[in-house]
Amino acid sequence: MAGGARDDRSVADKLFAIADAFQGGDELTLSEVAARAGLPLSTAHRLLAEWVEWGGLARGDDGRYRVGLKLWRLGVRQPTARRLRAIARPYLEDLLDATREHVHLAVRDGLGAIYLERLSGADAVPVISDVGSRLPLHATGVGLVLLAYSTPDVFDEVLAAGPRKYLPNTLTTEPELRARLAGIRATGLSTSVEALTRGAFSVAAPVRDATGAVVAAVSIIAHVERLAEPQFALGVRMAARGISAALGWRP
Amino acid sequence: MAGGARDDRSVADKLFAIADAFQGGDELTLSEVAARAGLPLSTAHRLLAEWVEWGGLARGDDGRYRVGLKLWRLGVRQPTARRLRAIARPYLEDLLDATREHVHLAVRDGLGAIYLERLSGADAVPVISDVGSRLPLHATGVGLVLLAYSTPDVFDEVLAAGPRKYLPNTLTTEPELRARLAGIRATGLSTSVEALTRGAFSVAAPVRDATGAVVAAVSIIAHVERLAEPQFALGVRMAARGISAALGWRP
DNA sequence: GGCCTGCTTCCACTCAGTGGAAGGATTGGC
DNA sequence: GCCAATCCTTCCACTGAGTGGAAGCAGGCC
Repeated sequence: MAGGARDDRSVADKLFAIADAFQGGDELTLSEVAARAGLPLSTAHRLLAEWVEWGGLARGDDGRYRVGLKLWRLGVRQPTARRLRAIARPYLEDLLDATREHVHLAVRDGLGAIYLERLSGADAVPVISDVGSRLPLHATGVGLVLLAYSTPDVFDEVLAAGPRKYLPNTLTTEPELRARLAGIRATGLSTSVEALTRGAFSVAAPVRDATGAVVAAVSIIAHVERLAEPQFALGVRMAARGISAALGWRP
Repeated sequence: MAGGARDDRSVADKLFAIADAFQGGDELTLSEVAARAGLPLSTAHRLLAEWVEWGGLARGDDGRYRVGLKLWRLGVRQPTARRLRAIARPYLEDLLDATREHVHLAVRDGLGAIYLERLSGADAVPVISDVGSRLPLHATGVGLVLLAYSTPDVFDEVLAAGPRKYLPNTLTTEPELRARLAGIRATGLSTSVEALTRGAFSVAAPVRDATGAVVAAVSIIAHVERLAEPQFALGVRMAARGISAALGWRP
């Protein structure tokens, strides 16, 4: 239209698009933020100034922007993350001591698994899961557990979204996913080998709340050479049970 | 003006005022958010819907709003908090083991101390500091340490802001603050008795980065009856030194 | 059933927000 | 040291996004 191509997003959507640019945790220049948010430079500049003035973002001496302490302070007030992390911490530390690999706690958020906690041994296999990251349900151990205990419409949405095959072992078809989820429900445990990370396997188990609903999942991710070691399955199961008990679950 | 009293804040400011309403971590009704943000109901309703659509806030079945996982995920990407917390954790846990009281890590943010971490013993004295909370510099152990090593203009701003005397022992005048800060710089340690919390004393020490700049402070807060016990000062000093060394500081 | 409280939706009104362009600042190469 | 390239800052003519009071709806309580 006259005067230029006017973005039809609301001011709020533009502000949130800017925030989304920082989801990866990077420090970004003005141009990088504008590009990631799909905004003209001057619009990005003005809206970034608003974020900085509030404290949600900070701008360094080098001109680059980063997430500010205000967002950190708000984030730590998130009730689900706060409560689950606090309750789970001792169990996850025990599991770390027992395995010296990666230990995770995750919750479902739509079609993704959000990693609330990751504790890692010094020599753990390199993984892409990180605290705060969001990975697809179908391609992660915790995700498959969360999916196994969610409603059928979530399962349908995962299928409708066209699950991506990251590695040859990534499950993507309805029959193989159904079979796997049924197996998880039968055994209370998920074991995946090289579903998302080469050289790694994972074992995951559900965490229940006082009502018995599955509200999170615990997993370890370890070097695939250690697949036969029995303490992983036992440890994950025990940790998940402990956290569930602490949440009020009574089997 | 015609049509009603129109708020002169920008859309961004109104959105951030809504976010500020959740700083305490509460779950709030629409009316509560509107009141805290100083917004008409219909404006608050619309803008809250934008926050919820993005995922920064969530609305429960009971209609109440809370901080959403999106903000938690962004918050954990905050580089300063993330790095300091990760590096400090083992030292703070050692300090907790040694003292069984409250252990804190805080950074300065303007005229406030932001608590990045708090680990607490089961019988620790009740305190108001909490992870994510922001308390005045002059009235906290960590705050006095952070103030002692900041620039003169910060000190002037604290005085100009009219520091509040929470308890009889809270330092508020320039002479007493100057003397205390000089003592901290001389000894590298801050000891406060009942400055903000009845029945409690605190010991705090500075954390330095590779350049020697003070970037955080560690403290314990304990029952005032234990004031004479020597392990508090030693432990805080050692923990702060350890964290500083891990940050690259070389004395 | 009526009243009270809180929430949702509507819409006439208005100025906040827009983004291209110009100019400034910084950096790197020659 | 100069010039070019790149990025950032600021301006402003233009326009439709955002506003909030009021009416209606929903739920709870007496």
